[in-house]
Amino acid sequence: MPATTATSSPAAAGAETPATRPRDGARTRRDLLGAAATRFAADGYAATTVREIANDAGVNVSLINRYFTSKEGLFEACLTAAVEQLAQQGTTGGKPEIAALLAGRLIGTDAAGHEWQILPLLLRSSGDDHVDRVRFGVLRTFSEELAATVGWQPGEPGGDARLLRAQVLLATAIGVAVLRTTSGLEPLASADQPDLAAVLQDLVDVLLPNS
Amino acid sequence: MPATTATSSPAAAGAETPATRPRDGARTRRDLLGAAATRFAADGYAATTVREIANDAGVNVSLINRYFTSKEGLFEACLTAAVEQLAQQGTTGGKPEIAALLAGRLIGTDAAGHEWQILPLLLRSSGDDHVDRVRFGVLRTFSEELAATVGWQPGEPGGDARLLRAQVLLATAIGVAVLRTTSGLEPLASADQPDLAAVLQDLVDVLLPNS
DNA sequence: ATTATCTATAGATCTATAGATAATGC
DNA sequence: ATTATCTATAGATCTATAGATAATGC
Repeated sequence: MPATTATSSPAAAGAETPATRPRDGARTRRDLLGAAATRFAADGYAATTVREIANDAGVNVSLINRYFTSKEGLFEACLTAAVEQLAQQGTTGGKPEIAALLAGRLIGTDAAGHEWQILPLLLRSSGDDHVDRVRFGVLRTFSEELAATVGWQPGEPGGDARLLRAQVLLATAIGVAVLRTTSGLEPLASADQPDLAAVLQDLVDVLLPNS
Repeated sequence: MPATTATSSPAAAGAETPATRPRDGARTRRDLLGAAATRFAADGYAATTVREIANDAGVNVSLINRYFTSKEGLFEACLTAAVEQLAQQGTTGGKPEIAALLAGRLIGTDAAGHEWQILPLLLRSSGDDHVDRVRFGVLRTFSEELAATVGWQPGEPGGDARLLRAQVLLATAIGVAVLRTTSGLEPLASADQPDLAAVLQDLVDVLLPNS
């Protein structure tokens, strides 16, 4: 039932057979990445078929293998693309903004209109060892950055307790993101950014205590 | 890679062909339920095959259809069995015990030695409408029971904010449970019951405020 | 000439079922 | 006689690839 709408493509209107899509490799790659991230985040790796992704993107299935080698390659590309986007747009900022920032990413589209699927993606395992190592690395980095905003440092004595709390905060954000998109549980599913930010602010105060 | 060990069966030792399993319908049903709950909780619905479940349980595949009609029927049986177990063993108790209780269930095996897989199961969608409605009902009931421990009542004016917080607490528990089992993120993955309970206690104080 | 797109299909699953086999209970 | 277990297989996917077609760029 999820959006059959293509990420942006010409949409193969109503008439004639669409024949062949305009030749644009870069755009095809982008469209596939966008459609794949949305599907993988919403339905998980195993439940998503490459044919669904290709249809969403308005692209022939075989192009997935051309541009990403395999389904696993496409999943890994989704992860790394999300990480790059994360790095570019300022990872966490400072502690004061974390709650609002996480809340924005839970919405799926943040204040600047960018799509965020990294949180639910981080919960999705592909079953492939290499890909899951990449996923693990992102989780670790992300949680360490959260802890670092309140002065945590690697190897710091007694630092595990602080890192644990940062990881629980990350787990909360991920859990909320997935429940919102896969369960329709109200009022959680429809809560807006300010409502979520208010709750998350209290959690940040408890889970990222100032040293 | 998950446990190839059968939930409890005779284990088809080393010698001869195991021939036929001793005739015991009730036990076969139990073994299948146990193996299925573990697999579904760990890997998700789509990534789990009925053959894996049958192997884990030490049972012939076709018996899944005999006792549960279909893979979806088995998944639904896992959900309802987990709910019954929840109802029997005291759902939430009072607010003071909630943190310790949730922490116990995150461990997988609680103080009494019972296996708990309800939390990760609640995140897993089967894609079937009927089954997902059951799952949704469990999520709603569970979050309402959490909110009720601090006096929330259905329809109460302004009660949505309280229910929202209870649902965020549930999302946290689910997120932690899944991250622990699917990512190996440390120190979260190896944290013991007291460590988790300490963090959850602070969250309960914030997310379930006394009226 | 290069290369993006598409067609057709091989090969590998995976679920569900029809029906055979054999153990239990009356 | 009943019914739990097992064998064999049909039918439906799903991923990946070989190779044809056709648009772009020099």
